[in-house]
This record gives sequence, C-alpha cells and structure tokens, in this order.
Amino acid sequence: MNLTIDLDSDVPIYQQIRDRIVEAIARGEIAEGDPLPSTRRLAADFAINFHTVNKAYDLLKQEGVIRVNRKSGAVIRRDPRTGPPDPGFAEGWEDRLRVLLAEATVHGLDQDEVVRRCTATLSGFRSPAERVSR
Amino acid sequence: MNLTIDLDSDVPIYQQIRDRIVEAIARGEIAEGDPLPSTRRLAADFAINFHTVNKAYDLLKQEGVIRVNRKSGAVIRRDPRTGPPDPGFAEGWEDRLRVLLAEATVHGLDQDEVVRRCTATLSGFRSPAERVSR
Amino acid sequence: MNLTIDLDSDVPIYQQIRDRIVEAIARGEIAEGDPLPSTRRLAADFAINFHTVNKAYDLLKQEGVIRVNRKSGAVIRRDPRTGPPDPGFAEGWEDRLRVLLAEATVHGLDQDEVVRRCTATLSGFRSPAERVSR
Amino acid sequence: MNLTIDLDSDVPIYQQIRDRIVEAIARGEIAEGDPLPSTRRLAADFAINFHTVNKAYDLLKQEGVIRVNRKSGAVIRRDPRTGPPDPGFAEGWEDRLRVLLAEATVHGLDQDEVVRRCTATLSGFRSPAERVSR
DNA sequence: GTGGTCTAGACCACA
DNA sequence: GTGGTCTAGACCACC
Repeated sequence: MNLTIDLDSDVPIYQQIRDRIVEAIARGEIAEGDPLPSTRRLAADFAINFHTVNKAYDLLKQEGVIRVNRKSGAVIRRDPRTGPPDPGFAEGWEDRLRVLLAEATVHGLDQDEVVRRCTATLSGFRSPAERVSR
Repeated sequence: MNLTIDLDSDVPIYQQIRDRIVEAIARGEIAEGDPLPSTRRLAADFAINFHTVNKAYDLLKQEGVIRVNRKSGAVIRRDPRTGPPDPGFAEGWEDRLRVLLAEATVHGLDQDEVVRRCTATLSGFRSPAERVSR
Repeated sequence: MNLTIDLDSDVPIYQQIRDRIVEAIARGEIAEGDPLPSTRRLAADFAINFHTVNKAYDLLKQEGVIRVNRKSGAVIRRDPRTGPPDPGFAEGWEDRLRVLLAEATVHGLDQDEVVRRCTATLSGFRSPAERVSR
Repeated sequence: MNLTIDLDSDVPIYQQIRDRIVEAIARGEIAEGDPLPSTRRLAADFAINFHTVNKAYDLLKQEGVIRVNRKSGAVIRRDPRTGPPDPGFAEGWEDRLRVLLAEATVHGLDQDEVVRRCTATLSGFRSPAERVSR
C-alpha cells in the first residue's frame, strides 16, 4: 500500500489519509482482514503528528470501514459481500454526487464525458461481485 | 428559484449556498443573465448574516459562475455553450470524483447502480447541447 | 472619438470613462481645445445615468485634464507643451507603476518583455514633442 | 520584511498589504517557501483587524502567490523561475499598463522619462533569470 | 437601492 | 499555536 498525501492541500490531512485508504480498498489493494500500518508508523512515514493519523483511523472506524483491535491494530472490517449497502450511507453520498455533477455541468463538461470519466474511474475499482470471484 | 440550506449541517453555510446555486444552474432553473437575489435580501430570507451570503457570491464570482454588477447585483455569467470546458477545472474535480466513487464501492454499492445514479442525476440537468436546442 | 466601456467590469463606470478619455488624449485623438461630448449625450450613448458621466468629468477637471465651460461644455485643457509635468503627479503614479511592475515580475514576466510592452504601448501615444510638430 | 501601510489612503488596507507583499517578493526580499507573518500577528502589528489581513492573504492565495498551510501559516508559493508566465495574467495587466502610461503622457511626462522610470523600478527587482544565477 | 470595506468578538477545526 | 467560519453593526462607494 503506497499512500501519498499533500501537506499543503486545503483538504485536511486526516481526511486525505482516510480518502487514500478508502481508495486503496476500492482498488482491491487491501481487503477484509488486512492490517493497516500502525498510527505511529504512518505518522513517522509522513512526518506528521500521530494524532492526525489517529483521527483518520477514528473516522474510518466510525464509518464502519475498519475495526481497531488492541493487539493487532487496525484491520479492514467491512466486506461488501456481507450484505446490502449501508443503510443511511446513500443520502449524504447522493447529495455530494449531485453537487459534483452539477459543477461539471456548469463548467461545460459534456454529460457523455462525465459518464465516461465515472466508468473509467470505476473500472479501476473492484466491484463486490468481482471480489467474490477472485 | 427555491434554495434551501441547513444551518445545522457541518457544511459551511456559504458553501451550501454556493452548491445550491450551482445545482440550480445545472438544472437550468436559472440561466445566463438571470439575476441572483441581493446579498442582503438572501441573508434576510435565510435569517443569516449578509457577510455569509457575500462569501458565497465571492466564491461563485471567483469560480467564474456569476458576475457582480454594481447596480443590478449578481447575475449568472457562464453559459457552458459558449465554449469548451474550463481548462484546469477537471483536475481537482476528478480527484473528488475518485474519492466519491471509491466510497460507494467500499460501502457496497454495485458499479451498475453507481452509474445508474450518475445518469439519473445528470438527466435532471440540462446539458450544453440541450440548452442550445431549447 | 470612440469610447467603449464595460458595464460588468469591476472598474467603476465613471473611472472607465475617465480612463478612456485619458487614453484618447494620449493617442492624440483629441487635443487642446477640442470639445468633449455633453454629459447627457454620453450618458444616452452608454445608457447610463448622466450623473455617472458627470462624476467622470469632475474627476478629469480635478486632475487638470479638462476645463468645463458653462456654454461650450467640457473641453480639453492641458497641453503638455505648456510646461513641465504636474508637480505632485509623479508620487502616486510611481507607486502604482511599482505595484504594476512588481506584479508582472511575480507572475513571471521577463523584464525585457515588460519593457517591450511599455514601449509598444507608448509608441501608440503621441509624446508632447510630437504633438508640437503636428 | 518591513511592510508599511497607510490607514488614511483611499486604497483599501487589504489591497495595500497585498501590494506590499507582491513588491517584497519582486524585490527578492522574500522567496519561495518563506513564511509570512500569521494573520493575527500582522493585524496586531498594524493595529488593524485580523479579518482585513485575512482578506489580503485570501487575495494572494487566489492569485497563486502564496499557499496557506494549516500549521505553518502562509508561505510564498510561486517562483517565477518554475515556468512560463501565468497564462491569462497579461490581459488585465496590459489594460492597467495602458491607462497608467496614458496618464503619464497626458500629464507631460516624456516617453524617454517614462521608460527610464520603468527600467529603474525593474532594476530594483530580481528577474527570474537573476534569481537562478544567484 | 446595490455591493464593498472595516471593525469586533465569538467559536470551531486542524495540527 | 494556526486559519476558518459566523455574527453584528458601522460607514462608504457606486449608480
């Protein structure tokens, strides 16, 4: 797993860590049960405060993406096979999607182009079904 | 134009205002040249401070979405028909799209379902081509 | 004399009128004694309030560029031949020049390029000496 | 870095702050990566409100001159060496240059004198090339 | 009437 | 410690 963050971005660092991990899971680079680096280790790699990493892990835990074990550290928890999509997840997600697509429209991106980019991005991810068959 | 904002959201109010306006433009409810409510008026409607609306309009102005005329207030500026998509717009946008789609994947949304929601949302918008033919 | 103003610019209209007139004088299109259009006429041409034109003329009068005659309206007053540069003009002007050149430098314009653009712009103007010989 | 502002000027304070910082960068007094004083600190130094400094920094950020880091505050971002001049920068800049030079002409400044002052001012700045060789 | 500027003070998020 | 957000109220510039 190779995470890169931008200390100068206006996206909070803890958010970037969380985003990168979510992306890595989506790409199938880490899967259920796989361990995440320890907070101190990750903090040292990025030369940031380990509290920041902690906050990212907290966020992931709260989102149900990882579970934190006292001895084995953080491991990926959710496997999409285990059931239907999270209830309550869709609302906020759709809101953000709507804003994002509206922006693209307003800035002149053609609808076909938008859909193309969506599918292109998704093709880099593993859908739940694919993961089962792997 | 009927904007609704949520004062209790963790999304900054000025950002919500900006998002709602971008969506309204994408839906074609307001078009090039249409005036936006005055900052003080909108602030009164939402029962918020006019500086907050000011910040939202500033953001939109900076994004090239509106222009502010001393006498007639803010009016919609950009019409996606008038040219190619904004150069430099796609970068940050794709990053956000990737994160959003990764989240959906991790939370178990099927890829087809994701694409379906994207197209459904887009169908509520007016693509540049449609606007020409209207 | 063909003035064009942009009602949507963030530069105040009265300032634009003043700027365009100053430029026209610099280019030699209007010279000492030449009359300016009446405020009401100019206001009608631009479809703006005549008070705005009034303000522009006031500014020009205050700067010593025109004189206003009750019956013949506004006429160009200053002829650079009549003497040395205005005392007191240079200070504010140099300040603005310094800021403008600093901006160019910071945004990566080469010094030679900057000088080239200055001379190119000046070549479109008539220096005082040239005006004498015309 | 020694900034001076004039509270009685008709130039907005936030604009003056922005101008002084741009000049300081042009002179090479502050360079890429150098930190700017914190908004509240600078505000205290000038005995003004920190929001005013905030606005100046916002403007600089928007112009791409600085970047704002959550922890270390604002630092100079752009180094003109790193690439060609900003595309799209020249337009508004040339307009302002034209007005400024027209004023000089109208007020009787000789063209040679104008060029002399431009080059004199520029000689106080570090051109991109000079910075490389330093 | 409109937006723009500045002040003042509060609270929160980030690191 | 830093910047970001929101509120509140004043005054000014423009049209």
